[in-house]
Amino acid sequence: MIKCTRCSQVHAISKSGTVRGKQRYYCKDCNMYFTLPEEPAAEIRQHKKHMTTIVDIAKALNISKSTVSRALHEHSDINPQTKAAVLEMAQQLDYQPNLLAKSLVKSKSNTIGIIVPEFLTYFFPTIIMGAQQVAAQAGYNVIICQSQESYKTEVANANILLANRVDGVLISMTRETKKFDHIKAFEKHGIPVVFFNRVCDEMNTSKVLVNDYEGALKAVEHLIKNGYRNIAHIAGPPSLLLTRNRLGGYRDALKKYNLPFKEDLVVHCNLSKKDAVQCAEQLLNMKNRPDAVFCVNDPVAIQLMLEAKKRKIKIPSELGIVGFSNEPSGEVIEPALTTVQQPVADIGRSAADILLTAIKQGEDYVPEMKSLKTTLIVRESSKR
Amino acid sequence: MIKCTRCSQVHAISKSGTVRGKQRYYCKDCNMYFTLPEEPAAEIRQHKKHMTTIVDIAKALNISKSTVSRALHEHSDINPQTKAAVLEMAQQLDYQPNLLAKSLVKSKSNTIGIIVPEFLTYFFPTIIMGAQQVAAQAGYNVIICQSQESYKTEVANANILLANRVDGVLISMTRETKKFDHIKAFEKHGIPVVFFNRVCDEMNTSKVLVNDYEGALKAVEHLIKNGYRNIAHIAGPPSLLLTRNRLGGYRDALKKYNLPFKEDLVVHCNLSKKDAVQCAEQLLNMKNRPDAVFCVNDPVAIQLMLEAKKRKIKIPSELGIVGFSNEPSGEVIEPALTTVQQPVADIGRSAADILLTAIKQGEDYVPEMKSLKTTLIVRESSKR
DNA sequence: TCACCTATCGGAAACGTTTGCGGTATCGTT
DNA sequence: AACGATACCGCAAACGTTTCCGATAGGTGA
Repeated sequence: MIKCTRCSQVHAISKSGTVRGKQRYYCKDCNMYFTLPEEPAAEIRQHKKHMTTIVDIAKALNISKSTVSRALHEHSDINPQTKAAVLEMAQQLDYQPNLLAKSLVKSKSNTIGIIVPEFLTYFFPTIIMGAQQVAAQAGYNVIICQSQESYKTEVANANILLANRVDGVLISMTRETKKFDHIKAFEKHGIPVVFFNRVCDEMNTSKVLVNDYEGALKAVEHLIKNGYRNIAHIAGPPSLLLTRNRLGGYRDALKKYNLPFKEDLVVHCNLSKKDAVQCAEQLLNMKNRPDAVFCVNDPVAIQLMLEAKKRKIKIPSELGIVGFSNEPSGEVIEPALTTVQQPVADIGRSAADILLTAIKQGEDYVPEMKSLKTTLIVRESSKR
Repeated sequence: MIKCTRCSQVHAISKSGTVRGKQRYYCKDCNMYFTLPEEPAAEIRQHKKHMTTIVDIAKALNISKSTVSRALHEHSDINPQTKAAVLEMAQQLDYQPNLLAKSLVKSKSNTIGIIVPEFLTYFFPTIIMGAQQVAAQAGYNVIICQSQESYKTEVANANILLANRVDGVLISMTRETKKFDHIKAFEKHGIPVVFFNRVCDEMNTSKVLVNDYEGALKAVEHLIKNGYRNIAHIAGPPSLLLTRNRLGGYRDALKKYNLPFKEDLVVHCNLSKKDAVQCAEQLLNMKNRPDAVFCVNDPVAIQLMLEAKKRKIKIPSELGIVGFSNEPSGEVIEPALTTVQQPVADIGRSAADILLTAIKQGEDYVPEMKSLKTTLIVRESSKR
């Protein structure tokens, strides 16, 4: 009954167990095991999916796929006529190159990864937009990951990017990352990394940030020049470099004008809305209430402003406020918020620029550090 | 002098032109052409880059790569011991699977594409965040494209996604797209598409949007109940469905309360800041100035508010304003902006959810249409 | 006519996986 | 003994490219 698939005879066949649910047979003559192939069946639905490949083009033109590949690129070894024919056929068959296959052989994915702590404010989306623009222009895709301010997911993100064989990485760290093995893993495989905004001191990679120190200095100087003398500072989490730099600017501005630096006028905020309110309360409840506050960023400044309004504290006469980063809300609140503008989209663009040249230059790239300028935007909240 | 690379003799060799800059030779005996292989040289720098593959693991353990592959997944045909050994070796060699190769053979990239018109407001970033979250949870990457409100780049974006073999697409159209061949291309290859926010009527795909009609109805009804009678509407670009739906809600609210619908109280805005100001001016300059305006979104409402403030028009007593979408700025402006809240992150999450099930179900997926609820948030700008 | 050239093409390996199926060893059952 | 079952493994093809290099045809100068 059962025919050997090789010698097509019937005598010397015996059963030989089952494999994966199917009966298996053994042909003594051929000394071969085999199972019966199933019915082809159900080849109905499948036409839809097929995307044309270079071998489709090659077959249609009766040439080899190498030739098609050459025609599709700028290669010398190609007859202009066949090239034209290939190009036309490609058009006709609606050919879309499979970038996955290409990436595999060139071991270059034309993709960069971005890891950001969050996505809620306008800050990181804007940076991503900037980075995405220059990446797209250079033919690169962007994979975005949110670490959600968690070290663990940041590590997971890094592994995902590694698995996707990104050509480079842009990263702004979590406020809780203190180990960097997951970043060093990129280096080990020659994948360039550029930090932005929240950078890592102890790694020798490129970094893009704004001149936080100078911005803070200008901001506090502005408050002093407007007659404020008891100036507080709502700072960020101590782990971040930008916190330290802005705090440094605050401190040095005071020193420059011979004002005392008072420990209790500096409160640290973890940047959440809730904590911002708490910090605002703490300052406004002091006996010797500050007459001005320099805030680590605009959202914090706005919470402070709302809290002050609640207590009928007049802004700017009784309380001057300066924020940092020029978020849209600050322009619209009353009084309008004085703030330090940072070129947010530029951060993304610069970081991506640097990353792309790093990718291009490969081994002989030397890391650089870029510090972008800040501008003080004076509005109503600090003028008296 | 020159030895044949096959027969290693010298007599029957003759030159035979040059190929790609290198001298070519011909061996009569072997009837073979050949060029001299170059020095191996410069194999110095390369250790860095190599990432361990399954064959590295296989060699280290002296087994075949198929076995390694099976060990790395949940496959039955594997000895628990060898599986453990493989897993440990993988750990030890710091193995990261190459998702590109995997995608190639499975013809599934585990990537979804998102096309959005822009990235500037908080709206689209928030949607993307929502979508990215559910995608990440399901092990999908996200590629983001900005069409910049341009039909041409939208088409280009679509081709990029196609070339990257995304498994599905989330899209919110440009305001100027009227042809849909680039979208249909996805369908043709069995790649599911889900529209959100700015959807396309004439395609039978899944769609996620908010109940614009109902939101608008509630908003205008609210204005009427607060005694406003001459209510204008700054609408969006006519090409968008949401514009028509919100306009419909506006119109039907008037009808419900027997108020006349006046053509000249509806102005269309292309959603740019500049045009918003212009629309605001147009309405505020009318002889029979409206006593309230329902705006197609918050940014437009805010521009209107600023323009009204410039003219010392009292809000809400002389002019009631309601916006749409509850952007952060509206909460902070004075008077605070009454607005229709839409669950922005939910739009992204829902769209991604639907897309993922569409991907999973394949052929037998039937498109669905999801309409998310809106909520009227009453603040100061519309109460009198 | 012969030696060598140029222009153009095809074959095949390689990239790193997954997977169908045949092969082998061992063990249990008549 | 002999047949059949089970467990596990390896081989090789396939995914869609790129690219090295050998092959061929036809030219050109001596």
